[in-house]
Amino acid sequence: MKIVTWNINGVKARLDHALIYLRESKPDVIGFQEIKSVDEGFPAEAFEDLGYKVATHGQKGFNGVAILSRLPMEDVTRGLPGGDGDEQSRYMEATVIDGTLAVRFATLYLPNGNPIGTDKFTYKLAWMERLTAHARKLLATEMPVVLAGDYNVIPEPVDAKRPAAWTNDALFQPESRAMLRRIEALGLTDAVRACHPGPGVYTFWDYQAGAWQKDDGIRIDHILLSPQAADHLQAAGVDKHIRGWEKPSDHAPVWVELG
DNA sequence: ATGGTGGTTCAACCA
Repeated sequence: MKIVTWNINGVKARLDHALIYLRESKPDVIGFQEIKSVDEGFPAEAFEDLGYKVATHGQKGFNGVAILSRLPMEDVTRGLPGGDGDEQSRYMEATVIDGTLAVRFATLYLPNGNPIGTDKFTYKLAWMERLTAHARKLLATEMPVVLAGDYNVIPEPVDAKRPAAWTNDALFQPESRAMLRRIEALGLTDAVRACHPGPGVYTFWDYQAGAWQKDDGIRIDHILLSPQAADHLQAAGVDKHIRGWEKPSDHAPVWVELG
């Protein structure tokens, strides 16, 4: 089972890229973040024509996530539990089934949190607290769980070309990093890190200041696997070349193969 | 220290 996560930064602006990518990469399941569309505006038919079932959790203008699957997809749930009054569409789950392998798949768009010292950073940490609690519940089911998305957290200095440049950024704050470590310590495996222990693996390059041309990237899109999912880990990586296309998303797709 | 770019929606917000 090939699973992809991709922050496409606007599904309407990126529809051509998304369709080309799906044709070339042929994932069984893909989770999008930042679709920046309401459910009714999501171009589901274009994806259905490629054989995908489509489930969305949209929002006007900002945020928004979606799951596409060419495998049977069941039990779709929308929203991260514990968010009374949280209007932001950043999380959804579905069970995808490939023969005897049934995976609980989540696509998530963790709050950016900038600037630090504001309610945005507080919201980020609170959201991570909710994710921790929910991940604990998912792990207790002992089924294969895949938590994939834009975490907006740089885990370690090795995950940035210029770590010092991110010192005052919400993506690299000690609190953000500690919270991510706490989530992983529940028993989750960072699939890309497990397959690529060395430096230079990035998933995001800013549009500004020629970041892409300088390979001035950061690794903030992650696929975390429960022990039962990690048992099936075959390979993982970043489809970096998509970031080099014309008018790209600032994020590249990240994939994992479970066998 | 600032501004550099891009998407969505419509002057401003988010990243």
